[in-house]
Amino acid sequence: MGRLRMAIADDHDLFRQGLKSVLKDKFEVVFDVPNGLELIRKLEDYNVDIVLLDLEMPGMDGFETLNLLRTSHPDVKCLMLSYFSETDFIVRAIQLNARGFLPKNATIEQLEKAIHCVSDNGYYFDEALQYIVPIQKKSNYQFTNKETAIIRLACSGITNKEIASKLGISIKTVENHRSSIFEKAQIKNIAQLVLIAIQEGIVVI
Amino acid sequence: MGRLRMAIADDHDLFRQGLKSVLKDKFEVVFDVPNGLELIRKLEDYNVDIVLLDLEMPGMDGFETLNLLRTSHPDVKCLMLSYFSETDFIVRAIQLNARGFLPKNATIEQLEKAIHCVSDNGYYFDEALQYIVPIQKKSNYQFTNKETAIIRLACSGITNKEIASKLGISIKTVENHRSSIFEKAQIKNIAQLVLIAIQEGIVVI
DNA sequence: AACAAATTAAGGGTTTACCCCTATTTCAAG
DNA sequence: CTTGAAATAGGGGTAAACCCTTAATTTGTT
Repeated sequence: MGRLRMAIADDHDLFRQGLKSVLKDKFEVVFDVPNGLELIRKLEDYNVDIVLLDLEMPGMDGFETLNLLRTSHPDVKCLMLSYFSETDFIVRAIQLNARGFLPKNATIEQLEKAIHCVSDNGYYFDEALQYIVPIQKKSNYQFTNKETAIIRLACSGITNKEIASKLGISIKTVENHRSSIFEKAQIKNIAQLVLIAIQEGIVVI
Repeated sequence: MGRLRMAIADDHDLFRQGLKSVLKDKFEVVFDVPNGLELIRKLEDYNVDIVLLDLEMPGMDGFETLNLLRTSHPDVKCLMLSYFSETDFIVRAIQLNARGFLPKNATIEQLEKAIHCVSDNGYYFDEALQYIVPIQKKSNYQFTNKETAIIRLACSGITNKEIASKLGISIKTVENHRSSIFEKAQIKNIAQLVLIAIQEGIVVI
């Protein structure tokens, strides 16, 4: 198999160049860019396997970039780099489909390990965070597929009528599903549903 | 322009009195209180620009106080003081709309600098954290204080009737505010409002 | 003092959300 | 082959949300 094709997105020139020279022996660094916009633009022209993506960037930060990449290049695996290891950050990155998270004070060995983990279609997160990932998966509520679909649509702010037309079912059916949803989640209205859907990772913002 | 109007909330009498005497030459210390409850009560009667808020207080701590202030007095700028500089603390404080964070072993010069930074509608955080703050990007919408309060309550899932009763105003007034909110945000219903409120950092989950 | 913005409130209207209920079909698991 | 969950749909109702208009009062700023 050929060498892994990498891209680097980081606003700090020194760090980016250093990273590039460290990696160039073992991987093929296809390109490096100082921000998320450039990254997305270059991904149109170049094929890469893994992106090393800085979380803290001016303008469009790592989160925004991740979010856009989910739709524009869902096959590209993102390994996030950050000065901080705040749980919040990491959870958010996971929600946005990051494949790994590495603090910037990590060693070269850790970085290489992380890259290989991610490459094998897997994930790489800090040991201390291993237990977070399953938490994200198992929801506190067992919603059916239809219910989940309706939750997503309802949380986008469209009416039951529009949901019904979009799914090709009756308004009454939508209302029934929603009743089940509310009962399962023990809530009473859409505002609360949006909050829960976000917490459960059903809806990502 | 007149002198900055300050308030101090700290449970340690000595520290509070010392702070007051240090500040009284350059700022107008409107009042000082030993806890968060007293702070909120006094803010009903007095107008202040900046509150120096201790994080570690018995009963209602700085975080809780911050959270309540977001709804009751969102215009009051809070400069947090703490014995500890844990990143967790600072990030949480930022999420709760604190305008600055200062360890209690800071110098008078640093405090004055922090107060002036905060006063100029800005923020003051440790150098290491400067670049985190932009993540809390300033709101894309100019909501008034009342509007912000109503957004928070509406997003918690309570009805307009309940909001009205909680704020001691008419349902019609609440509806009017909501109309203005929807117009400003160019949205049509509560589901979208919850999403925007979270994105804008008005609501924290 | 004059003006703009914010806050307050109400009247009167339509639409949607939300909550009961019953009932059929489908489909997978025991 | 039966049992139960899921998905479908409707009837009928109340409460709430949402939208429009007008208007007085308060508040802050030139």
